[in-house]
Amino acid sequence: MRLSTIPLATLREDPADAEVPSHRLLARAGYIQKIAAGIYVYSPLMWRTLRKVSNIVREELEREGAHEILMPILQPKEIWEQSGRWARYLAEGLMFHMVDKRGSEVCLGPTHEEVVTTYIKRIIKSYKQLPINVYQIQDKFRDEIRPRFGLMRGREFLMKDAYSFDIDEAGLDASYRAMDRAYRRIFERCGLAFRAVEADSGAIGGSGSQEFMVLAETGEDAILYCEESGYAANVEKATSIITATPDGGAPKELEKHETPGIKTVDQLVQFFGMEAARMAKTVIYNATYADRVEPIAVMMRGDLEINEVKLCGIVDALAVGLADEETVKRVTGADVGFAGPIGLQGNVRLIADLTLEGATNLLTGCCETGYHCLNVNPGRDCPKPDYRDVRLARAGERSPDDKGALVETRGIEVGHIFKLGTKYSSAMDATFIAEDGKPTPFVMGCYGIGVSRTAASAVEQNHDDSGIVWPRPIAPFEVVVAILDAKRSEQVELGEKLYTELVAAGIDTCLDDRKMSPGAKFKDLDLLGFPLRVVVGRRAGEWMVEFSHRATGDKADILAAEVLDRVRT
RNA sequence: CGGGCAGUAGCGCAGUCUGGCUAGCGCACCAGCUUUGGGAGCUGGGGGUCGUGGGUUCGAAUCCCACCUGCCCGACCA
Repeated sequence: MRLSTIPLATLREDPADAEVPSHRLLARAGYIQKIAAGIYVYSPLMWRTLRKVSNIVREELEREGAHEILMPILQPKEIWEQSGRWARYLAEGLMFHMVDKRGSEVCLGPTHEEVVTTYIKRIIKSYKQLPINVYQIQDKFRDEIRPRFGLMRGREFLMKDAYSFDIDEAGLDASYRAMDRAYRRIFERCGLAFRAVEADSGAIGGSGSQEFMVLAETGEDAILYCEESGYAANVEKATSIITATPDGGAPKELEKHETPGIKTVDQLVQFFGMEAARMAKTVIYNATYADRVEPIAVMMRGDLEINEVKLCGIVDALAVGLADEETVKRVTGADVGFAGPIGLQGNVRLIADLTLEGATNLLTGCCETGYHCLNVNPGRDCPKPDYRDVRLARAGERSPDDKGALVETRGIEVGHIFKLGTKYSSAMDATFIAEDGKPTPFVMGCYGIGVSRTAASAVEQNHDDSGIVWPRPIAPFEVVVAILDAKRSEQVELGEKLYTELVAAGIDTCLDDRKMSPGAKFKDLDLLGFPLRVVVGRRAGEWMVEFSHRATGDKADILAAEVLDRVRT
């Protein structure tokens, strides 16, 4: 490819709306152009990189026996009603949807469980045809609440999604492990530093899941890991071992104390001179279900934090969030800041963290403005709460296997693998005839990779002050041959010759034959980030060129005849 | 959806507070001459519904109202 022939406009200044390096650099180097919020054109160079990522994905999935298909973007409401997700996705405002000429409702696919389940169930009738794993690489559409960071969170983005169908859980385990292997090879081949972590399965549902995180400062997810044991999890999911809750002693008589204006744990520590670990804060949440919103009271040790993702899973809600002031007043009968397990109105569900199980003589709110209670003993003074793990794990705490301390880092989620089980196959009546002759729902798994996000995260992880430094396997071109002065025939001739030879040798090469000043060309090529650069300049007459590596900046004048060898090593 | 901010040339911005003449600057673009190894110089040139609609006024980029779009901070996900 000749750079002079492609639409390419690099910007000298950073785009005003770009915050993270990948967005800033991809936009400035002309790889992407924004058409609307979260919607981008991929330039020829960007598309080459996306195709390279896609091809690595294809090779590694096919190696594990998956087969590529292409499913429709436009999907009918009916199949989403079968799975029960139409209302949910609409309610969450996640889905682009519209009404066609006939009045039928359709959506732009945010994911493809419904389509693939429909597809497979009509074809696969017998256990003898299983297992099956199909995948596609295609644009997905999600009406994100806040698109941001360029390709990191778009409303239309390129994604690989794979779906496995198995006879039973053991089969699913094998399919899941195959995808785990494939994913590790994929991200390794892309040249990325990543970590696989335990994850919450969220909106997709299912039993187990793992996320693949590219490590980057700007990552939107926090992850905790243990160097000693290899434990790694998204903070949403992470558990830890912490110091035991201090013993409260034998239950004492309940006391009510006037605490005017005292609302926070810190203030209570001051006021009562009692350590925060012996307090239980009670937080009122609203849990949203398909048909209702229900308040929930959650008790947590005063020095610890509530993990809302865990809470959402425990109460099996679509979403949970802090209750508004009005709800708090209604549920507790008191101002915000005085909620407690005692005196909750109506039948509010009470959940307490495991760290509070067996704790005695706690300090809590007592649902009365201006008062707190001492020596609260759950089960005696209030209904016995449902003890569950709702605690947010934190760096510095012990890994759940007790082999070391947890360390926090940030990551970009580029892949996610799920064991779905029979959630969709049961709901959509997708069955096969098992060996015993009975109709049996498929045991499914689903496996996603954000292809465009992977490319962006590669930039996030590989750049310097001058621009992008593409990992070689996914660079738009491995080598650029740059003609410095297009007016000098010996430079043009040598550049053309080298370009032709490299291409003929199967090296992924482009020719920078653009007419621009040498300084501008150097800056531009640094910004574009091709791994290897061959400059045909003033020594072209002696068949000498400059060979350099973008990543290290190492440069050497070499004979033109040596270029091919250098590129191959 | 809540809170904050912003829309002026392809990009980055000034001008708006305090209304006034032909709406400016840098980059990019076009032409010519010079230059030619780290974003080159000079000269000339093209490009604008000042987000949209309404209002106030002799006069609106500037003041008022509504709407649209985008950005940033919070609940989602590949």
